[in-house]
Amino acid sequence: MFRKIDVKAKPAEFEKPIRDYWKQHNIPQKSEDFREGAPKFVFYEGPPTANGMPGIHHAISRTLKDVVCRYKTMRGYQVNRKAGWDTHGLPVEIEVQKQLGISVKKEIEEYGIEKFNKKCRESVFTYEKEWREMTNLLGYWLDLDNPYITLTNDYIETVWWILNQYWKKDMIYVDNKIVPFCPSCGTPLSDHEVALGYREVEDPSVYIRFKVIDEENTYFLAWTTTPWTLISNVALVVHPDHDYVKVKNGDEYLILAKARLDVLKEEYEIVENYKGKDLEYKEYEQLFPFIKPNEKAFYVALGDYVTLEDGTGIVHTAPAFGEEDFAIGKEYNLPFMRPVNEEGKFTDEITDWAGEFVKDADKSIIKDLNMRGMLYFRTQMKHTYPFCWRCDSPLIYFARKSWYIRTTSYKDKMIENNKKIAWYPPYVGEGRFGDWLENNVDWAISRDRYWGTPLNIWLCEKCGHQDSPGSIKELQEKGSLVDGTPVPDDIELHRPYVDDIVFTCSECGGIMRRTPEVIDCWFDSGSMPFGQWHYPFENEDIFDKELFPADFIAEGIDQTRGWFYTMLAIATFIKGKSSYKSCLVNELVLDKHGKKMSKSKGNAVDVFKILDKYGADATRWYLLSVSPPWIPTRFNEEGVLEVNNKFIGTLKNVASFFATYGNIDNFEYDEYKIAVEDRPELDRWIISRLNSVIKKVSEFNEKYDLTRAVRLLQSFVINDVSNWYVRRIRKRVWASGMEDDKVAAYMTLYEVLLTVSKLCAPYAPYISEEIYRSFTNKESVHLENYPEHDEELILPELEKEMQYIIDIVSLARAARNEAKIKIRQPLRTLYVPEGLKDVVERMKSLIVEEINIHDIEYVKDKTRFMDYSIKPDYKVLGPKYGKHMSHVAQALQNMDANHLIDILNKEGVYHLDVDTNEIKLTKESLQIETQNKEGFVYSEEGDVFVALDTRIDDELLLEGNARELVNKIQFMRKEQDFDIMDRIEISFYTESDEIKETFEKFVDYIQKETLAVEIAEMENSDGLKSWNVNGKEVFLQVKVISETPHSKIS
RNA sequence: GGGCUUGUAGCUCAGUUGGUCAGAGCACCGCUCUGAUAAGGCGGGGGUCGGUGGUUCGAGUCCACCCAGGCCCA
Repeated sequence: MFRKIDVKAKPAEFEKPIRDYWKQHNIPQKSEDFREGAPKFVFYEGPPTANGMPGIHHAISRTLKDVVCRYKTMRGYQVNRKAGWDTHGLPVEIEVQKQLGISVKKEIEEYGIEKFNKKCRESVFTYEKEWREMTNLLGYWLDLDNPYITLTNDYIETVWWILNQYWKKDMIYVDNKIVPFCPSCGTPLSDHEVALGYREVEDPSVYIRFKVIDEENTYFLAWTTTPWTLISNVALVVHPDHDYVKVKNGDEYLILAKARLDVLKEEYEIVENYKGKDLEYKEYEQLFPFIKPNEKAFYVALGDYVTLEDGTGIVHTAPAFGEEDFAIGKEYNLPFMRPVNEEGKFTDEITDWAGEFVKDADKSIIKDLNMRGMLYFRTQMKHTYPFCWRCDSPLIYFARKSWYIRTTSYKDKMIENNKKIAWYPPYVGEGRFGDWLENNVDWAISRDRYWGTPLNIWLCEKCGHQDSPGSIKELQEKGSLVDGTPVPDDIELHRPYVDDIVFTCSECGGIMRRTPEVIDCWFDSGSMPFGQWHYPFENEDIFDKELFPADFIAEGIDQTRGWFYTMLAIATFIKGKSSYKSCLVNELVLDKHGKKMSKSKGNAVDVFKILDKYGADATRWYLLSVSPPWIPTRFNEEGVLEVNNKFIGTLKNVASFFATYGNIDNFEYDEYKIAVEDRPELDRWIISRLNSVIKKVSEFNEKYDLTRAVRLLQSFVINDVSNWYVRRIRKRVWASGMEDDKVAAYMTLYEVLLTVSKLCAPYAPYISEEIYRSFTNKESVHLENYPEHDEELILPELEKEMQYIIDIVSLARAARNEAKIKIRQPLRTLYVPEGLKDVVERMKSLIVEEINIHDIEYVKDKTRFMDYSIKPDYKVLGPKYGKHMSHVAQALQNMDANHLIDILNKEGVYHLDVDTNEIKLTKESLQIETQNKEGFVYSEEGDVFVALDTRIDDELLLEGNARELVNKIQFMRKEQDFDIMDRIEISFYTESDEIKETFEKFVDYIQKETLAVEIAEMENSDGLKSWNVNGKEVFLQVKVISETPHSKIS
């Protein structure tokens, strides 16, 4: 017995019992265990943060990961799937701050770091339930019960070990870093936060004179929108290759870019031309002499970043307040002046504005410059400027101390390793990621925050000596708690606990304390290959053999500079190679208008709703098939519905069809044996198609081209299996008894469906499992091997021939349609080409049934039905005759096509004169097409054509009536919800002699088709239902007379 | 502003190395089949292949520029 597949169940109801079964029988674990000892396929899960809700965009990469892991498992590898959680970082802190209603760092410290971090720890898993649920519903098998978690001591210990490796090799240093800073919150913002707060505002746009030294009455004209930074000016920057000029403007001389002369207010006269590089090191007078620098300053430097879009082509530079400025400052060794405190106020050195918020000082600084005659011109200008998303104050860019890793020192090695990674699609690795690596800068790894892996570097208060523990043991050996007690084994490796540990300086005996920063959480996730196994403290022996590197990872493209980079950077340093061999990249999921989904826009798709409404199989299949994952997917809910109706629904129904009839006949696959070559051609055809599909799907899978794989499978199931094979075997299945013909159909369909269940298992794990388990007594399709194709069963010739049959049927239906004769009306003869006689004779029954005709005849000369028309084959003639082609086409159009074809058939070649060229025409150089001759219903495609005899004689008419009656009776059976096997009694009444005659002549046929045991003519229409049968009125009634569930009428 | 990427029917997508009425599915309209099907079949309407220029006998396809969406970076 085959378990019936419930085709009516809602997707969510359909999938739940399967999920329960997996859980009960521990199938996910078994799918790892049953490959014990097999070669490993190493997969790494990129850790999500569980403090936000999972969305549909998470579903895409989870689907990809799951599909590949399932596929590789079925291919014979052991695939371990350890889950992971990213738990540190600013987003967590921000969530907690929101909860607590505080926004400033000072408030966190007042609240208490211990309490604050405790809150963070709790909030990290706020949405873990939802993540588990989504993962579970989606069918993503992941070991969520043994995940790696970046906040555990083991994990942190590994991160410390890695950082310590860098430190020991002198790869870590301290420098300034320009960060976007909110002076009101007193905190730097992450790039992500900055992006939240861009707004268009008006700012002053000022043109300033800088007095050139040693040149009378001459000034550089520079431009800025942040006047307050002028106080810290140390240099002017020009583009080395742009043209600059000195002009006489009124009674003074100004230097600026030639392309920006239109900013000048008055008439001017060019007195000298320069290239930017000619100006290098030219000195000017300090604008605000508050601070005396100890390095050489106040001269012109060169920078490629200077543009001629706005300003004067001369950029004022203050290294503490801009990233480009900072870089130039380093390059030229310019003094570093930062007379601004962490509240964004000028320090005491700046006597005139001490204590004033820098942005507020803009006005009076401009005024001061104006009074001193240094202001050339001021105006207001609209531009986008970042604001704090929390408190709405304008951000300032600002130098702060930061710890760096010298990644640039092994940049070449990273580039080399990247070339060995197989990227899908390749352009991400070559282009986007490759370019990014080329422009690698040292990694700023410290964050002035609270909730994160504490930076494991201790500094001596007295002599500045550094030390770094690389393990808990080392921490215990080197340090002790402030009160002198030893560091406990279970010390929590977070702030504030580690802050309480002090070392004694080995150099001067002073007290060493931990530097207060925490580590960038990207360093955490990038350490994941090591951290998840607590390497090297555990698993060291098997690490390089079994756990590293990953064969495969898959995440969103936004990880290019994130996880993809940190995974490469850390592993290259620690192991000398990348931590992943291949990487499948997915783009984001957009709404159906191609816009980014966001909560605030309200266009975000609720993944739970989708899973509930359509099920995981349809959702996964949709995401895979709609477009290749690496181009942005426009999520269209109707598309998911379509997958459900068409693909999933069809597959379920085919399986249900098989189970229904297989059970009626008590079919058991193992009880029969008919070799494929002994089965009817239709069966051999579908098996050939199946093997062709296995071959192609495997090829696609190996290339991670999952989109093509599912599209091919979908088309196979819908077109080949359902619309052709099953449709054509129904008569065989309805037959009584268990003749070989029927058994072969059952065997074939069984084999096809079982194989399809395995082929689809990685993509649609639920329906595949259901079919597999309905068909076998085995435990799970996910413990199977992926099907391998059998080259001997692929019969290209048969596939081509079947295509002829399919084309004939399609054309004949079109012909019927054109003749306006419906299919229920039988016709006498269909004409097909002589050349196909062999094929058609072999598969005649397929056509006869489908088209409802009595006979097929073969004709040699199709010109009986059609005319030829000809066109040049451009691909052949084009290269030869080039620009004469349009004239060739014209000449051909004017010829008698039938005549030309005649000559070509006889002589093989025809000479044509065009533009004094002699054109040699052969059949190969022409595209020959055909058109209907009047009076025939005729259609053609490729080598195939059909013609239909549309005459209906009396016998055909009655036969048509009979089919019509059967149709009505079947409809009534269905309407009254009779069982398929119910036998019935038919009552009819009609005044039409033609219908009466039909009943008489076709009584057997009608009885057989409708399982009627009796047909009775009534004296009137009382209680009967009226029907129109080919224009005649008939009254009908059907009743069940007995129920015979498991046998058919004979 | 820079890099990458996408733009083909109302919607979602195919369109191989340039080769001639530009395709599929959905949706819409007409007809039709059906005791597995929420399906299927036949036909119809619907496209200046984002725009402009160029190369070529010939461009959705190659080149340049521009416009729009997306991602990343400034």
